Amino acid sequence: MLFGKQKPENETVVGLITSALRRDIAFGELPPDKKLKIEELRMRYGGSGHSVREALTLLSAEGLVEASSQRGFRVASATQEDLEDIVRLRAQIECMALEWSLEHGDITWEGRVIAAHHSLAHAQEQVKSAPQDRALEWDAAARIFHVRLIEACGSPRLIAIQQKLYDQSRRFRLAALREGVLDFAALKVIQQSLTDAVPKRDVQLALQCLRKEIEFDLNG
Amino acid sequence: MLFGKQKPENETVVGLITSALRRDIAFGELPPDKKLKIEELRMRYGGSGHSVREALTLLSAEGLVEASSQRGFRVASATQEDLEDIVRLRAQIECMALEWSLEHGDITWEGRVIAAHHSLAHAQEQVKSAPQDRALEWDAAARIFHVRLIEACGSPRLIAIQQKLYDQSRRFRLAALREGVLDFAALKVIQQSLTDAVPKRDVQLALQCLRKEIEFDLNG
DNA sequence: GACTCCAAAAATATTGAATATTTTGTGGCA
DNA sequence: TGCCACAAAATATTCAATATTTTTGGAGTC
Repeated sequence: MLFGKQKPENETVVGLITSALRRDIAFGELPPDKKLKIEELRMRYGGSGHSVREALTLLSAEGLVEASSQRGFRVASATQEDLEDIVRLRAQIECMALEWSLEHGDITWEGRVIAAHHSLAHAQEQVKSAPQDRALEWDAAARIFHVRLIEACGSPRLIAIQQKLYDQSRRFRLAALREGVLDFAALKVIQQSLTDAVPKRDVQLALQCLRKEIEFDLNG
Repeated sequence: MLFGKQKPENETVVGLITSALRRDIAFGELPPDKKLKIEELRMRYGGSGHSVREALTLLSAEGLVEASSQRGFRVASATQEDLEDIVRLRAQIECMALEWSLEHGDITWEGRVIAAHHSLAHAQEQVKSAPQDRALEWDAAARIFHVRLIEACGSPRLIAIQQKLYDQSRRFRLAALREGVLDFAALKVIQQSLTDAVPKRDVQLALQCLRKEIEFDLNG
């Protein structure tokens, strides 16, 4: 169980296109509500029409793309309302998962959380000075940190749900990064407290910190 | 907002195949772990290889089908472990949604819940005597009842999550029906209490009943 | 008898071109 | 302006063919 088989999406053409699309949507290169025409995407990512179409189908199930019958696909819209919905849900669901993780996680899990936090702290230091260049690493590190926090919850379906919600929230966070409205100092403090609470198994503190950290996406 | 546009899946070929597959998986005609070969499915449901494939992709995102890279698709397995995971998650998530519904739902929502319960009670009376013939109606009524309960929660994403989890749980409930191990009398009482609690806005009672009702799937 | 290695067979993944259907855009006409 | 018909664009679907990958069934070896 140490090396859980996480299927690498990069093996198949459809998987490659899906990953590329997910990234480009998250980083705003494909802005919200943009029409996604199969032909254009073929030019951009390669692959056949069918492969592109299947990737879009997949992403629409993840909520990153909206599919309207007979009228093709478009990038999911990203209104303030969407953001609030996502943040509210993430707060609830991720806290639930963290609570279960704190119940079931063993000592090696604590280690993985601390390691992930270490990487995240490092990446966050760097992204402060060079937002454009380091965004990718920071985003990846943050993602892994959140995955680690909940990966011991024991529910594969809960992990999958968190993953999807997280992917929906990335866009907003990365947009905030571009606009330079992120309070890195405060973020750092919260993440540190959160990580410290894990080995102490301080459920109350951990949940409170995680909720705050997630609600950082609401700007301010 | 009265008539929320729920896209009818039956418009497109892919949608038709998806619906048919979902139904056949739920009702056990395609048993857990069964290999799903494109060719066979084409013979059974019609449509081209691509349409079938896309339907399978969609269902794998819903958790009803498992896709392994380069090795095709199979019906998702349905172990006791799976059942427990699904029930546990549904209890948490559906209760959360119901709580929010009780906060935001207006008088017309209460009406829709009561109406759905009325239909469900009727279908449940009938399915008791003719499990095989009335399973479809009963299943549909139960589904609508649960949708109604949470539809006022105000979070489209939460509704989508519940839907997917519910679809994953249907298989187990319908299997229990076939085996005749369902305690309809107890179920009826709980559903009645649950419905009664809605207009009273008795959150505690409602959540407690809903949790019990969901945990009925654990057999016993 | 159990095992490894290899080629044939089966299944899956991917693509291209062609057709059908639907939506969208445009101009005439009342 | 509002409406209808028709053309153009986009999408949905299918068929047929090729490329990859996995599985299968021995042949030979220890």
